[in-house]
Amino acid sequence: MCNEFIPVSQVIAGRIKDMIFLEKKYMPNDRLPNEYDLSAQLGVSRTSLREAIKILAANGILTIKRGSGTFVSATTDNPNDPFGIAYLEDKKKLVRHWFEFRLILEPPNARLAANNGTDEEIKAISDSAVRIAQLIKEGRSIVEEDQLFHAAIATATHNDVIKLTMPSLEAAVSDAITTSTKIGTSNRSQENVLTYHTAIADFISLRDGDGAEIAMRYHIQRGLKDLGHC
Amino acid sequence: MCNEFIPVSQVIAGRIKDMIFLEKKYMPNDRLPNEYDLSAQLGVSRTSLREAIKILAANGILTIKRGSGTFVSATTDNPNDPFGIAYLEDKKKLVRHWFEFRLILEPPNARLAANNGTDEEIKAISDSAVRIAQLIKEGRSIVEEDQLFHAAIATATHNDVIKLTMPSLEAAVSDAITTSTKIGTSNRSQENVLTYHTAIADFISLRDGDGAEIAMRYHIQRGLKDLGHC
DNA sequence: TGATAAAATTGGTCATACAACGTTGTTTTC
DNA sequence: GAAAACAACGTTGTATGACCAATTTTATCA
Repeated sequence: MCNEFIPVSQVIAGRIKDMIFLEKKYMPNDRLPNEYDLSAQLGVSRTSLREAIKILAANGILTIKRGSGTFVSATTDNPNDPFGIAYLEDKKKLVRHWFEFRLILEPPNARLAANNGTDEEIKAISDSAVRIAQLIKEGRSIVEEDQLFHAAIATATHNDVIKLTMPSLEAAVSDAITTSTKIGTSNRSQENVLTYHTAIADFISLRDGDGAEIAMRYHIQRGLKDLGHC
Repeated sequence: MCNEFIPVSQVIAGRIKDMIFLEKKYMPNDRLPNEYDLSAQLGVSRTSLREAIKILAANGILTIKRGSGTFVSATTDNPNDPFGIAYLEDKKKLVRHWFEFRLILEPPNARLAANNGTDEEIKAISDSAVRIAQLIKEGRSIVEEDQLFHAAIATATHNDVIKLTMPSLEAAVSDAITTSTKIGTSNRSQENVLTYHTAIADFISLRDGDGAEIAMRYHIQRGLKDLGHC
């Protein structure tokens, strides 16, 4: 059955979205017709049109300026791709940038984890390091567990922004990572992970912020080298 | 001056969001009062309330069922809030974490900008610093231009992950920033911005990575301190 | 020519009425 | 007595008209 009911406001929101992204009738920074004209043109009441506009404004597609008009936003960001990474073509470059970004952020993270983490959270980090060692011994993939290892550190920082950012970013870049590291799952990087993960986990367990920061820096620098881009 | 106009629909949307995530007055899957009662309770017209509801529904926070009622969404997956920050209770804590995060990331950013930025990009940074000084002189809000300043630096790093992360994160946290603290209204933080922005821009223009990094560190540390005074 | 004021334009809010849909309770029917 | 059909009620959806507030444009005057 096609019993699905779709409110006019939602239909109109879709129509306007199509006019912007499909028909390209209105380009970024263009001004839409005023609400009276546009509602008449679309054959709906001004009330319904306004609700549609509110929906699109909430999605960042439209920008409302009182007394001036309603405009197509300059930055048309996709809700499903908050970082806009889908539009980046050079994936190898993206992965390099991703490691550079982590090289800045993760060593201080390790220090924060050593300083702020609870005993439980730090135990989770150590456990993850042990599991990774086991996976390497079995010759299995460590990609998932490696992400969990770094996520556990992010949690132990007790900083909500870090905790929420890293996994989200990782998910956004994961496509680029997997496609570009298909070649590079060499023994060397396995060795890198095995060595430094245990070292990082130990330093954090000992509450040694300096050691954890340095170990993490070397770990990521090593990962950057293994990519073969440097 | 606080000449900024905020539509009632937007204010009401914030109020309802607070009732859900802060006061926990309505839990997931709970039904809100009907539009007549709720609009009377909030002291606004039903039209404005409906527009607020449309905004929240577009953000995935509310689910509307015609003939039945309006409910708090069960799904924890908010398309418009990829970081799930809306669920954090303590907004002040979030802002502090946001500054701590920037304290880690932005000083190296300033260094990268000094090293990698093109002359054009660096000129954009200087221009933004000049515009901010002008805005302060005129007593106007610098929030937008301040974001542009930091975005210009992120662009000059020539690191796509940084460039795409910072504005997106800033947008996600902006609600917490604006609601919990009035950044940019106190004279002390204005002074802070005026002093350090020009210093940072100058260091970057001189290609002095060390200076830029240190100036940025002091700038953000100062911002962190100013949070306690507002 | 430039500044000032009036007018037009445009989004914001409100009040009211009715329509469409879902739920719930009642009645009818077997 | 149980199931189906019906009716009443509550809720969201849509429409209309009026007026308010901010902005831009135009007209006016010195």
